Amino acid sequence: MNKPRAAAPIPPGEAMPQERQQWIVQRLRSHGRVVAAELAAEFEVSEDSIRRDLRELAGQGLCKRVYGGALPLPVAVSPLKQRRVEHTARKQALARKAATLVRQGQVLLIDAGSTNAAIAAALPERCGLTVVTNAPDVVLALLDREGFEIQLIGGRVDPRIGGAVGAQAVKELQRIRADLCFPGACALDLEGGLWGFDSEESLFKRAMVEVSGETAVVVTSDKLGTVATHRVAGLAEVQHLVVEHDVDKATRNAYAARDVAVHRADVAVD
Amino acid sequence: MNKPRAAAPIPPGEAMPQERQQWIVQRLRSHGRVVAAELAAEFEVSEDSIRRDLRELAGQGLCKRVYGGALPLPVAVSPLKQRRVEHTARKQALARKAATLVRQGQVLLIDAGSTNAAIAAALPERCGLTVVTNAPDVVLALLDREGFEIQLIGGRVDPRIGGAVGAQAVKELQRIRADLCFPGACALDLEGGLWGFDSEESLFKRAMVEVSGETAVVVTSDKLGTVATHRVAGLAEVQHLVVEHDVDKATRNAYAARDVAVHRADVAVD
DNA sequence: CACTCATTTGCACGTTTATGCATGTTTGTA
DNA sequence: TACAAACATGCATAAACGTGCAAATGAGTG
Repeated sequence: MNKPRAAAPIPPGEAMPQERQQWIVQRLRSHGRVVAAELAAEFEVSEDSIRRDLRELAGQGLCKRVYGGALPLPVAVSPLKQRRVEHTARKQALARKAATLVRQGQVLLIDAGSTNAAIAAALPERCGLTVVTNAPDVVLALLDREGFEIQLIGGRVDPRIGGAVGAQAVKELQRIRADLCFPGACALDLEGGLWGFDSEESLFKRAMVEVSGETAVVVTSDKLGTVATHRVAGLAEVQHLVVEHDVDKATRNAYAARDVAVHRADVAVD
Repeated sequence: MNKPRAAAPIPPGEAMPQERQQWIVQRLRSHGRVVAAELAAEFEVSEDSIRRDLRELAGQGLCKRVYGGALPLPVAVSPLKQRRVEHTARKQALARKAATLVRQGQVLLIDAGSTNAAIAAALPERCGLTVVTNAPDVVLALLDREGFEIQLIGGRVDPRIGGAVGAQAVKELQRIRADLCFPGACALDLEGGLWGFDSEESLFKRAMVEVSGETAVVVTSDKLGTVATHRVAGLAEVQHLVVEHDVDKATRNAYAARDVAVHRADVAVD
């Protein structure tokens, strides 16, 4: 699989140590992770030097070292909306993996929800992406960044959901054709597929799936194997499943056996 | 590998120290880095001289010295993010005064902009208010609170404005009837009335005024008495004007003489 | 012209930094 | 539990660095 290669050009053959560290930080932002061996090859230095760089960057609080490379630290959030961000690190790890499903120039459909806001924040900049969403927090995650076409779906906003749902929102949605959609998952199981808690909400998610070429379900582990009240879509309509690192292989294989491409996120760092 | 040699001409063999430093700065901008050894070869001086130059430039804050050469120091932050945290205390004082214009059970129309987000945050809870807005940050300011009916206006989001504008947004807006609207003001003067910077933005504000029973203009002092490029509405269509505490009485009376109710905010406390 | 003063430059010296390799240890996975 | 990959650490080397000093240059002055 090719790297999207966002804004960052190719690192030059000869790079000064500090310059190299800048490149690493940039790559952390655009790719969500770095692998020591890859960096060593690209900069044409030994892995020892790369490790030294990562150690220094981690000391400055610019990344978190992990076995094999490094990950970006969870970005600081404003204290006002801190309540809404639980499990930030885990969701960012999920989001980074989900962002790798995206291709240049695609039209994305992103649902409301904190996990989906994290996905929006993890999307590569300047790739000609169009993001259609009913969620204000998804828009805000994109506003500070560059190179996105943003289309907002209007309608009555349900405060429990944090986005527009209802008849008007569905009607607006049906004028859209998207390449890939991320319907927020309330629950997911092998037999029933994707579920939602609320009637209006589920109808909106259902519409999302219908107007999208592909559907990617991104779930935290606590939602796997559970059911809810309103059915959204069967597994046959789901092409991608992004799960956390701690999901066991048996579960992953079970979904893979139903023709769902399972993507496993990296370990989360706090 | 050949040097791209972008805009900068070839450094001549004989160059005065200051001249040399200018070239170095130019090269920093175009190449993003300079290597001491390369510079020494091109200017045909010793690396010691180049190092002296770099030391001086770094002292003037024109570059950052690194082992092997120098790098340009990072500049600029996102203008929108910056705008959002400017003059918070003053805007809160304005917003509190603006919130006193609201009556129970009204339908409010709130534009995008940091001042308007502050107004939303200052609205009284549980008064049966309906808030219609095209701005995600206004919605977020209301989501954590209770007793609001929120209606989101969709459409293409302009990142500079931070809200939906354009034909679709205007069309959605025209299905609404509001009691009071708060169009974000880019400029306000006695003759021309209310102005906006952008064409699409101004058309949307214009539509806001047309579907609202009353219009309230809330402005920070720096926008008073100035004009912009696109006209939104004349003073005859503006019923309320909320200004900061430091606006002089003559100005307030001038607006009052044109049948605009002028409301003066309390002093801001930082 | 002789002299001074300021500036710039290159060189020699000792110091700091970056790097790769060898060592033994830790970590993730089967 | 076993094993390989990734890791930390110490060490040697080479490059880059800072500092002090002397030579060269040029402008101003008696």
